[in-house]
Amino acid sequence: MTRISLDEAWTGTADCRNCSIRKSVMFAGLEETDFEAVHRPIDQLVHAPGTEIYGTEDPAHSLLTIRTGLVKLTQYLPDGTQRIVRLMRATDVLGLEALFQPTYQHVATALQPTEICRIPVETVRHLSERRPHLYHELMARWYRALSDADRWITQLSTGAAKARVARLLIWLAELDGGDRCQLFSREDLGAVLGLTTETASRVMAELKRQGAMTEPRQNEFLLDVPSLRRIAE
Amino acid sequence: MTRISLDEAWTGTADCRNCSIRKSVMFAGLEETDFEAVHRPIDQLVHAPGTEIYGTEDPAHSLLTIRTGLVKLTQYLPDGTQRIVRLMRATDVLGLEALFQPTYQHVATALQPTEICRIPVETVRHLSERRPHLYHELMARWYRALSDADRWITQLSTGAAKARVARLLIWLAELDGGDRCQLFSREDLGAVLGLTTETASRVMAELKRQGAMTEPRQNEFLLDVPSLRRIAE
DNA sequence: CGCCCTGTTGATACGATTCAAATATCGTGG
DNA sequence: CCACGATATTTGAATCGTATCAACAGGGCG
Repeated sequence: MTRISLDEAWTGTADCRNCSIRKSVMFAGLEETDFEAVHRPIDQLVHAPGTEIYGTEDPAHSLLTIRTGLVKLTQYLPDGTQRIVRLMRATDVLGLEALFQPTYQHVATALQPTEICRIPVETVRHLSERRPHLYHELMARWYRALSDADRWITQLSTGAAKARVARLLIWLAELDGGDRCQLFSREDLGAVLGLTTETASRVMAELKRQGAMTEPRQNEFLLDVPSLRRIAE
Repeated sequence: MTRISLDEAWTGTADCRNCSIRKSVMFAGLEETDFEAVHRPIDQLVHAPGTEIYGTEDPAHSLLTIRTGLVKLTQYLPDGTQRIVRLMRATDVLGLEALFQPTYQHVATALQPTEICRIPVETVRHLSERRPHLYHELMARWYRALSDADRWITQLSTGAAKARVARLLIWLAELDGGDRCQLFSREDLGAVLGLTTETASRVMAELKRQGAMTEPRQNEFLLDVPSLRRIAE
């Protein structure tokens, strides 16, 4: 906490009208005049990797749209083991549960430098009265989250460790639209797949040895997708 | 296919105005006059245990509300292993994805005798134009489904087999509001928890031996919740 | 330069899967 | 109502995979 940049930095009030990713975010389809109904400001924030964006005790006053970056959602078991239940990226919406309950359900932590817009729940409610279409946008987010959760269960929580890692790599590469992806710590890798850090590490080493992927640069993985698909079963 | 009851039986057209569970289902909050906007009939169906309600190839024309019974949603991996990703019961809505895509995402199968109402997507769309509040109801269903999915990941797909079984038993008992629950086949038990049939069977036997639960009647389990909580970690 | 954190690797123990066989249960037809 | 066959469940023994505990290597940061 001594040096330069804050862990969480406020970077201004969003100008939604001119948002660069507006077409893909929740407010797509709103008219110019609708923004007049937004009275409380929509803040823009930047979170450094490792920073907590919100925790399970925090009052859920806002929905958060990710502009850039990568965020993990973590849930804890009574005994302290943690499990990452979702990874979220640009245009995803964090904290949808704010529409239904007073606190968040996960711990949200930035894994990469992450820019977000913070939208007060009341603003969303207010806007959606004027524009029922916004409900459709919101539901689309729920839908996406649920599809991801299902995939998480079938693909990332089922079968042998090696197969799970392979499926995760393929998934991440898909999202980046190709055959390369970045990764996070081995600990997080384990927490995503329900494995120990050591097993995650061993499997990664083994996949490299098999030639199913290479790491041309530090934390930049080039996948041999067909091989990985075979391993993924 | 020789004797009495059909596997899937049409039991009439629903009279939503006088629905016995109307307060808890999706159409809560609609006015008498709203039902005039319902032109296509809302069918009522009964499914026998083991019957498929819909499959992944079926055109997703309808949302389905469960009136009574128990339904499993299954997803398959390329190699044929199946994983049950959700269990759904009275007042839950099946096939919400029909609002967004042309086919269903799961195979839905009745585990107990199950009564459902089949509501055409277009009816839902039509009604929600008149009553934006219906969107809120729908979102509440998405929310519930997503919370369940998260719990599925952290509690039923993480940790030792014994702990998972214990957590599932506690969950089922919670839903029935007490310390007793019914179960399904050992195979399905395994598919819920990501275990083999044999392991599921062994764990159940072991839990009985430990006295963490008893089976006073065939497929009726009486839980020692504190013991199970200890085992669940 | 040395410390701390992350990742890697090794040895061992434990737990789950696998394959196989025996037993119990259910539905069906005699 | 009972007997039969099909299906589900239980149990056993051997194998395989993952967790655990421990030690060590490398990189980044003070």
